[in-house]
Amino acid sequence: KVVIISPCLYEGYPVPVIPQPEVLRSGAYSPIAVWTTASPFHAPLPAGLSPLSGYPASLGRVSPPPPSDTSSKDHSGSESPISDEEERLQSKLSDPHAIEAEKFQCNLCNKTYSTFSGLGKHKQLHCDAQSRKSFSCKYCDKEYVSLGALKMHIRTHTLPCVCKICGKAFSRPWLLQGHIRTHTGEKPFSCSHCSRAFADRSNLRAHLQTHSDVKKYQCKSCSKTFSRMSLLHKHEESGCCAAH
DNA sequence: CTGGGGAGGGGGCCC
DNA sequence: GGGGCCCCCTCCCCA
Repeated sequence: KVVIISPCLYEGYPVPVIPQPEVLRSGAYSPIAVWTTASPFHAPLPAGLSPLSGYPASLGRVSPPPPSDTSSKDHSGSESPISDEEERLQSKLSDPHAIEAEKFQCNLCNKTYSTFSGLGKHKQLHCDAQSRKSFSCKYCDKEYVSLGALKMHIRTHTLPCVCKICGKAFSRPWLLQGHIRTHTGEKPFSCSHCSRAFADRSNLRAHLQTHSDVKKYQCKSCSKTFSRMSLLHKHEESGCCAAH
């Protein structure tokens, strides 16, 4: 029996711990200064909240570098056969018609978008940020060009979505929803090949790989293939590639 | 050591 | 501009 509990029923949801509107009023402050302790506009943290201590190590961690000189997201460039999903991704990236349909191009990185707003958001979040970062997180050293992007990032520190069952906190409502399924046992994502079901779509996707004859991730040294990149990494770290 | 499930995070896109 | 959703990814744990 599955009981679906809306996260909105939780008292502590969501309670964003972000500066008050007057602190964020545009034009009245230096964006960087807002997030520095030296700022006269600095919003004091709630009692008991100490962002610089007591956080899990994962919160402040810097994303680890890619395991190799190839980007972690650019693992499709192998000679291995391409799955349906991968093919869809490939076509998305390389279909000349798709590119042709995207008329708005970033003048900084040449990435193209089908809508002007899409290009605008890209520039706001990324390319402009490379040259004109303004909003610094006071909890870590990350910088963002827009207040919206910074606010989204701050949630990973403040963790405003709290599970009332166990008290665990999350940065976004949908993460809390997924967590609540671990309490309710709800598993809405079913495998079409077997009877298994999963609470998380990503885990179903990983499971589907186990049904596939074609493993997406191949060891460059021994050509052995794996269903997950993490398994390939473990394989490489265990010594297969030690010779090179 | 390997394979797979569970849980969770970050960023992008769409509405 | 913000929320919801999606995709990709990582880490941990266990058989």
